[in-house]
Amino acid sequence: MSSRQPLNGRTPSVKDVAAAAGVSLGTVSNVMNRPEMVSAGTRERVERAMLELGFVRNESARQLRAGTSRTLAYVMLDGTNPFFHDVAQGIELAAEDADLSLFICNSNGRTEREEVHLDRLMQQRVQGILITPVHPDAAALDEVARRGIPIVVVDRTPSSGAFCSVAVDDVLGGRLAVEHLIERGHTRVAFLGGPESIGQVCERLQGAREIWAESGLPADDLIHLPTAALTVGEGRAAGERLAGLPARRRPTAAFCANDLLALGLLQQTVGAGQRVPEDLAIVGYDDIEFAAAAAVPLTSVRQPRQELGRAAAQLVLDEATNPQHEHQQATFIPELVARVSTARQVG
Amino acid sequence: MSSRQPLNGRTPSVKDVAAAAGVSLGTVSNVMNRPEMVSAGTRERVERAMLELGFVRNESARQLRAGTSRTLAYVMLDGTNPFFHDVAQGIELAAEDADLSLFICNSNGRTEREEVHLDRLMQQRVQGILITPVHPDAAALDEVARRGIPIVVVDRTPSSGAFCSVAVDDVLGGRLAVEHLIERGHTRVAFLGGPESIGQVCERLQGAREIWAESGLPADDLIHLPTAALTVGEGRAAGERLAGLPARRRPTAAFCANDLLALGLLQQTVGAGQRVPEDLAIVGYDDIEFAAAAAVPLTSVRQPRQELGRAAAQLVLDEATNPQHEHQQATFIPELVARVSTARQVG
DNA sequence: TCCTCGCATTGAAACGTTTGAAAGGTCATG
DNA sequence: CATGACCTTTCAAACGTTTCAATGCGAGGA
Repeated sequence: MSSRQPLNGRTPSVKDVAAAAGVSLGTVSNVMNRPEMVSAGTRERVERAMLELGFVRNESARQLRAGTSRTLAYVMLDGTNPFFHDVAQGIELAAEDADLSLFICNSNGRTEREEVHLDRLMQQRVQGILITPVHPDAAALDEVARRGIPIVVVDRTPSSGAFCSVAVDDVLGGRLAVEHLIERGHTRVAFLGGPESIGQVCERLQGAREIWAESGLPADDLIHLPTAALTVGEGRAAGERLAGLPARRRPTAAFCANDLLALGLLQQTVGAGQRVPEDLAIVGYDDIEFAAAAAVPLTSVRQPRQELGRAAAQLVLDEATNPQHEHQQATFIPELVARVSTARQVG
Repeated sequence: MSSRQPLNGRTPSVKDVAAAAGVSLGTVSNVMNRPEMVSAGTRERVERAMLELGFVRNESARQLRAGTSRTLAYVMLDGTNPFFHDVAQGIELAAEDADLSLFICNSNGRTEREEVHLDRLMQQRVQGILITPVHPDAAALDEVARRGIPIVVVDRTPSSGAFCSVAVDDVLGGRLAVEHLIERGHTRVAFLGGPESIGQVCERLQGAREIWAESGLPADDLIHLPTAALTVGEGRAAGERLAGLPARRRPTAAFCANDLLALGLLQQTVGAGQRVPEDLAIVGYDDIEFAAAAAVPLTSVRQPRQELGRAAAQLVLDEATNPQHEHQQATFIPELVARVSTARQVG
């Protein structure tokens, strides 16, 4: 299909293409970067030469000279949580529109990996960094910003205004979830979530408490069951503690700080022979794909995950290209998706 | 903490560090790359200068000159399937050991995105590419190999031996699943899976048929229910078809080509008021985290996902560094994990 | 004192691109 | 015929590193 010359092992460069097409090296570059200033005939000749030699532009050289990279990066917090992949998907779409590559890294909740990744990304001179950090106020983030690299914090709200962030209103999310349960007639509700070092957990709990108080229900009847992490296993463990409560203190509904907890709780509850929602109604948070697909489809608070990613990407691009960019904290509105796990009791 | 000079906006280069430390530019490079040939005093002086200026090595320049990059890439097939993230995790660990960065891309099952990604990665001159391709025999893969870039196909087996691959023995997996069901006394079993263009699906079915025949059961009693994709939704749909079969033809167990299908089937079955495993036993494939966490914990065929990723990374590194590398097709052994969804009936 | 050896440092040439100034060439105009 | 305007193409200087041959230097041996 192509008569490729070996060039004694080297991969072909613009110089080789130029020689093959009988033009200067600058013209080859023009064909790639400013084709409108090259005559049709020359352009075609050069393009054919590229094809025949199997030329692939050396991005390092391009970037070194041009001073600008064509990649964005997302440092995600937890690769095992589907939530972050939907966010990544949104970022990817925005990146695709802007004709940029997306470099996905995973810190796995370890500050140390996060720092390694940030360092590498700075070395790569990426156009911008999106990150869901282990700690929203980590010094490493300021370091990146200080170097002038656009950075946007995703799904967390840093206390300083040193960079942009996008997040979802978690207090509102908590209100929506518990309002829904109150409306369904529940008057004893458990909140599952922890550790409290995670801002989201606190805010969702805060929202829950607000609406609870506003509805005139006694504070003691909203029970906080702390968990050590937001995982399926912790959800199961919390379910056991719940089942162990004396009947008069046992809640009729649970609001979980995320869907993984909710799925664990659901599993434990059904496994113990209780029915959902008759014996225990459950609300999750995030509305991951598996929430709808659970054996009892899960009511959950949906966050606009893709939109979150997309907005973050747009902010980072604005910071990269717009000289009068101003940092902003974007907030999205969550939405309750009611399913069987909180279905209204008939009769 | 550091008295950083602005250098009128430029980010500092080795040259600046050299000036600040009062040494030549070559010495600075030596401090970074061959510290043993720099005297302790000089080294310390240079390191202090780096810190003070906030020097960050320009990776493009390094790579251009050195001709070697420090990154591996994984092009994953489907970001919504947790299976691939576990594979990615394994790759990441191996990359970490080799002190390389991992660049994760997602083709989302689209050939066109896959090609864009491969092209970009070749431009970046990554050290090697790991990929779970949309089609294991895509021309784009040969193109990469022809350019001399190490490439390893993950979880698929290409028919040509033009590159390495790692996969799991899917025929064996199919045998294990169905053997388990036969042992549990089932004599009418459904196989859910499709489309047949996916090699895995065919091989798992083949394994199922082999053991079925070897056990002397009539071929007609192993029923193939084709699905259009390996998703939760398709699993639900197949469940409805299953429920619609006349009682005498209805199987007592189902073997699903992956866990997403199995979860969908489980959901549909339980939702329709049937019990698992009493009315229908279910075996999935992949043993993703959500399998164990389902309302009825799912029996599944576990693939050594992390190990798969790790092995693939090692192969690609071998090809990149070992001159007498030979392509090989590594095969891993799957393992059945029995859970409640196929529990033995009491009495 | 002169030579040699070994070590630490320097200098300059690459790596493959982009870019803007300069140089050809063609053509219409004065 | 000379001039200038325009369009296309060439030229050469960057970009920030790494690398390796060359240099300088102090010590040890003759």
